[in-house]
Amino acid sequence: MVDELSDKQRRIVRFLRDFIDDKDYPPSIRDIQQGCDISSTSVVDYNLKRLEERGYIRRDREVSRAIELLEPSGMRRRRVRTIPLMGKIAAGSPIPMPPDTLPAEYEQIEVTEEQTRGRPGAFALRVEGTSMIDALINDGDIVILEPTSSCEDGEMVAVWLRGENETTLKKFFHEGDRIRLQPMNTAMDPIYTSPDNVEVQGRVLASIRSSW
Amino acid sequence: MVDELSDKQRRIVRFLRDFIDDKDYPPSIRDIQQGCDISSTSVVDYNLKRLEERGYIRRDREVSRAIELLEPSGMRRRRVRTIPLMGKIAAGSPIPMPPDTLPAEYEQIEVTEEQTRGRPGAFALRVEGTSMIDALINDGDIVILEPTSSCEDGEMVAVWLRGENETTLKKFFHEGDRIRLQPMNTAMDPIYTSPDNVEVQGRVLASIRSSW
DNA sequence: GAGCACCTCGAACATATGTGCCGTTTCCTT
DNA sequence: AAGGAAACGGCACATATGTTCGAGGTGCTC
Repeated sequence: MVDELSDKQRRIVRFLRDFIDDKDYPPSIRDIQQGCDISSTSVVDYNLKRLEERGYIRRDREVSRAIELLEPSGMRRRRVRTIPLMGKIAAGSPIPMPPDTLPAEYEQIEVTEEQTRGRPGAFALRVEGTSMIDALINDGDIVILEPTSSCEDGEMVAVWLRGENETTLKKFFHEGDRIRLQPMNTAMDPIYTSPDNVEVQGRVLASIRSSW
Repeated sequence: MVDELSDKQRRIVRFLRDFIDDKDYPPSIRDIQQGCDISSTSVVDYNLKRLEERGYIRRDREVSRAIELLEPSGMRRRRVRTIPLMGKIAAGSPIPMPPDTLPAEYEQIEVTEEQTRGRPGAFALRVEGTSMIDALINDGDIVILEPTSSCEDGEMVAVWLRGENETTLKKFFHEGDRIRLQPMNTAMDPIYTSPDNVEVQGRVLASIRSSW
């Protein structure tokens, strides 16, 4: 009784998930009523209140369809963020940085807050090539970055090489008065260049496997 | 004019994204009106119609808050599915299979349809150990599987070893009258066992990097 | 059986919310 | 400057939708 849901409540939770997955917006109480074969809206309301008490959902009162599906106890549903997929890296063109970002200009992908680490302005790039294979990032995968123009030694960053006019994903090291850009692929050699030639564009926060 | 959005429309798209990210349900027309400093609901409606014409959103008529955010042209927003994270693999207990799955019993994670490959019943497991490191799957990562009780040689599957009473993630091969379970880690040796001892539980569809 | 917690009904109500109408303004073309 | 399409404003209307409430069940304990 403490943490058991009634059969009806299970059905509601399942219906909520399916409905939201399908339509991208939550159902109204009457949608639930029909979808779960419930006789009265007040019964739906009653059970929604129980579900809210137990932390399965969250509702905004007086607002239609304002049902947010959570998960019980500590296992909170992961918050999803939408960030722009701003192009490819290791391609020959610099990445336009967030200040220039226009909404709806890029494909948007959804990632968990865990992946963006809550950083504002996070964006994504699709990786071309296998230079990061030792970091478990393969050709076609997506990396999530936060915009930055500076970084510490050893951080994995996207840098624009002015001279070569290309953007690349490497580990960054100061080496005397030069910069060493280290691929995470033992089969590849590091790039040595001068600080003038490199412009740090973003720090890698996470990666998403999409190649398979 | 063919594909340019007005400033107001950009603001609306951005507002939609922010609102949905924040609340998990879409805004009403009047929410948009306020959030974007628009003078009249009909102006919002007007611009939503333009956005719908251009494929930025999809609306269900007469239904409140029924705005679904798409992406322009070919770059359709990825559909998100919610699947249960049913435990850890390489842990000592078998995985309860989907028939037993009760809604709201497990943590749910959101993945793209691309990752589930549209397979029904897909579920997720958290990987423990580095036996799949050569497949770019590390300790702590999540794998997405489809339930199955049989598989082809060379497929990556979750198998339950009856004798050992444990579940493990391996590549599967028939080898004469025995089964070879091959870790994707050159430092580890394959397991040879009899067909009686293995029960295939799921085929790996994709993986999610979550360790970092 | 009384008491009580939990659940169900059905209907009415209040308001949240999408839509239509029509005149006005803005902006561009000729 | 004239004309027209595109965009805006304001308002009222219809309905979609959450909420309430009293009455009625059910199942349990004492």
